Amino acid sequence: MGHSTTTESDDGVLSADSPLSNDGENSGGSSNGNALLKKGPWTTAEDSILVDYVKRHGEGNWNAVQKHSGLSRCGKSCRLRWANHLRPNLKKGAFTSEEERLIIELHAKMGNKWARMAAHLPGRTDNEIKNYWNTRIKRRQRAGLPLYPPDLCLHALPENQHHGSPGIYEGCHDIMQINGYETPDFMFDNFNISPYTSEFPGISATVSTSNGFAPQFCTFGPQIPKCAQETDAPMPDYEGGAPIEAPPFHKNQIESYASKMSQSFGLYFPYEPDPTKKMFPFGVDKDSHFMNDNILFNHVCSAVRRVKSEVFDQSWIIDSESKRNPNNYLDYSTPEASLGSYWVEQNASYWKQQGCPPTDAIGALMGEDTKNTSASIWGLSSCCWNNMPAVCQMSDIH
DNA sequence: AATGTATACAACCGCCGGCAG
DNA sequence: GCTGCCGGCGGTTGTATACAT
Repeated sequence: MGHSTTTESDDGVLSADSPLSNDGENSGGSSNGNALLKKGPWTTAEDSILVDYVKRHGEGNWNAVQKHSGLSRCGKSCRLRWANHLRPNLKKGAFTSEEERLIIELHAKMGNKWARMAAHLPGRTDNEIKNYWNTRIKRRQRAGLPLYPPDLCLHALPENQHHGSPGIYEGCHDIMQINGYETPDFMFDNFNISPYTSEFPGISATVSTSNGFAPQFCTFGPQIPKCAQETDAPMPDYEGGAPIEAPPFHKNQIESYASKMSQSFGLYFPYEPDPTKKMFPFGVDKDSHFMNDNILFNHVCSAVRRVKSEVFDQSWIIDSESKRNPNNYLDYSTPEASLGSYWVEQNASYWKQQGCPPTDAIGALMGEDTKNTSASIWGLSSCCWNNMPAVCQMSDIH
C-alpha cells in the first residue's frame, strides 16, 4: 500500500507497541514518538479484536479501542473499519438496479452527500455509494454521456434557473460542480476554442471555461455508430472541394434550437470576455445588449463548434469566425455547423433533394444502425435509462 | 504471453462541526 | 469566547483484479 510514508494528521492518540503492530507484511505504520500505528489493510485478527471490542463496549469512543484492546490502529481507522465492513446488517455485493436508480435520483437531489444518501440505502455505506458514483462518473465521462437522464436533470434544476440569476443558477451548478466532475473536452479562453481530441470514439461535446463555467449538463452523448466511425468515407464535399450549397440556417432557428438546448441541459454559453461580469444563460433575456444578434450568433457558432464527431477529422475544426457567413447563415462547408443529429438530418434530406445522396457514413448515421447500436454506445446495461437517445434528445430541439 | 486499461474496492487524509471543559 | 478532542464527511489515492489488445 502506498500509505506507509504518511503520518497521522489529526489522530494524535498513540499507544505503546502492540502485539499486532508489526504483524502485517504491508503494515507500514507511522512513527510518532515511541508508538506505531498500523496502516493499510486490516487483518482478520485485527477485525476480530475490533468486533470483540465493540461487542463489549459498544460503538463510539474509537480512540479508546487502541487503549483498551491493544489494537494498533487509530480511532478513525477503527471507526471506518467498523462502519464499512464489520458492523452487522451490511449488505454486500453489487448494487441492484433498483439501488442504482435510487442513487442516481438521490444524487440529483443531494449532490455528493454520501452519508445522507446511505441513509436511504439500508445496508449500504457512504463509501460504497461514493465509489460507485465515482466509477460511474468516470465511465460516463469517458463515454461523453450525460450524468443524469434528461428528465431527472430537469427535475433536479431549480424551477427558476432559466431566468439567469447567478444565484438561482447555483442550485443546478452545485449539483454538478460539487463532485468536481469537469469534462474539459474543450477549453474556452475568451472564445478561443481548443479542440480536444477525446480518446473515445464518438461525439463528446463538453465544454469548460477558464472562468469557472462548469457545464456538465452539456455533455453530449455519442451518436456515431461504430460502422460510421470506422468508415473511411469522407464527408461529401468535405475533401477540399467546393462546399455544396446548403439550406440556410436562419438566425431565429438557431436561437430557437439553442434556447431549447439551454433549457434541456442548463446549457450556458459562456462567452463573456470580462470574467467579472455575470454570465447570462443562453437564449434568455433576449432584450439584453448581451444577447444582441451578433453575439447571439457568436454563441451559436461557439456552441456548434463544440459538437465534434469522429466522422469529421479534427482538421475540419477551423476558426468559425473566418467561416461566418455575413448573411447570418452558418457555413455548412465546415463541420462546426453541425448541430448534432439535427444537422445530419437536415443535410440528408437536403442532399436527397439535390440528388446528392449521403455517403455510407451518413447513410449509416441516418439508418437503422443508429438505433441498433445506440444502446451499446450508451453504455450501462444495468441502467434503466440507457436507451435514452443521444444528444440531449435532439427531438426536443425540433 | 505480455502489456495496457478499466473497474472495484479499501483505506487514508484533511477539513469541519459538535461538545465539553 | 476559546481550546482541544472526537467523530463524521467528502475527496483522493493505492492496490488488486478483470478484461482488452
